[in-house]
Amino acid sequence: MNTFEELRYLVLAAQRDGNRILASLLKPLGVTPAQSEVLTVLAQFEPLSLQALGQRLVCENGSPSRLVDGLVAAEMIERTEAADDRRRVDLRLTAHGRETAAAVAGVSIDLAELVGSLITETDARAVCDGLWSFVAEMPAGQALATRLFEAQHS
Amino acid sequence: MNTFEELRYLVLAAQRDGNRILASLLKPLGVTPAQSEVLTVLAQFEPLSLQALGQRLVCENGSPSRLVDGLVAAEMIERTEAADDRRRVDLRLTAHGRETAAAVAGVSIDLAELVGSLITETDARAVCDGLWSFVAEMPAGQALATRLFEAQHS
DNA sequence: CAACATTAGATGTCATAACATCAATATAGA
DNA sequence: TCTATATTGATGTTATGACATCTAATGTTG
Repeated sequence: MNTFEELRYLVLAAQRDGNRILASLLKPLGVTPAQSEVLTVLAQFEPLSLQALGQRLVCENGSPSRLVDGLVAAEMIERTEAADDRRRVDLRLTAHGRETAAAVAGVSIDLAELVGSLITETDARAVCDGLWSFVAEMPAGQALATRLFEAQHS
Repeated sequence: MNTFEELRYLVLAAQRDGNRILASLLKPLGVTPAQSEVLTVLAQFEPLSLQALGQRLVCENGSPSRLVDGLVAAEMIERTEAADDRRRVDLRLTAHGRETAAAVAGVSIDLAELVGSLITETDARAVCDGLWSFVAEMPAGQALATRLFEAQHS
C-alpha cells in the first residue's frame, strides 16, 4: 500500500472515528454532526437561503432541504418564505436553536481539546496544509474556504 | 475557527470530495467505494469470516453483513457456511469478484496519481503521520493498522 | 406580453452508517 | 450432561449522502 493509498484510508478512518466521537458528544443536545454544522453556520451568517447555506456546508452539497427539515421539526430553525421571491426560503435560528448552537460551540471546544491531546498543533497545522492542497478546488473545500473568508470579513 | 476545528472540517471535506471522485471512477465497475474496499481486503486475505473482514475494513464496523449482501447479489463474493461452526460464514471472491478486484486496484492507482498531482509525497507522508497520531487507538485506525501489518507478513 | 430559460427547493431512490436487538450456535464450567 | 454465557451474523430503525427528477416561481428575450 503506497503513501497515497494509505492517505486515502487514513482520511476515511479519521473521519469515521472522529465523527463517532463528535456524535456521542452531541447526542445529549439532540443533534447529529451534520445538524450541528447547520446550526453553527446559521449562528454565524443568518439569515440564509437553502442554497446559500448549502454553499457554506462541508457536510452537504447543493440544497440541504432534508437536513434542515429535521431542525425545523426540532424547532431549532424557522423557515419562512422570502418576501421578494417565493421560490426562496429564509432560514433563521429560533431561540432554542441559538441555545443549542451555543452548546454545540462548547462541544467543539471539547472535541478540539481531545484532538489536541493526541496530536500537536504543529502537526495539526501540517495536516491542514496538506489537506488544503487536496481540497482547495473541490466543492467541500470551497465551502470551507467561503466560511473561513466570510468569518474574517464580518 | 482554530486549527483543530479547521482540521475536523478539512478531514470531512477531503473524505467527501475524495469519496465522490473514487465513486465516479468505480461506477463503471459497478461497485461503490465501500464495496471496493471489501473486494480489496478479500483479494488479499481470503477466506475470511464476516467478523474477520469487519476487523480489516476501515469503512465499516462490526459485522458488515449488508455490505457483503450487495456483493453476493452481484455474484462477486461467495458466502458459504463454515464447515466447523454453523454460526460463521466463509467469504471468498468469485472469478467475477477477482476480476473486479483487479480493476479496482487499477482505479486505486488512478486515484493515487490524481492525488499525487495535487499534493507532494512528502506532504502526503506528513498528513499520514499526523492522522496516525489521531486514529492509532481507534477502531478504524486499528483496522487499517491490522491490514498494513498483515500485508507485510504474508 | 408571451414563450422560453433558469433558479430554488422538494422528493424519489439506493447505499451506506451507526446503534440496538434478536436468533442460532458454540463454549465453558459446575 | 446440562445450563449459563459468549459469539456470529441477520435485521430493525433512523439519519444521512449522492444523484436524478420534478414542480413552482422568477428572469430574460423577442
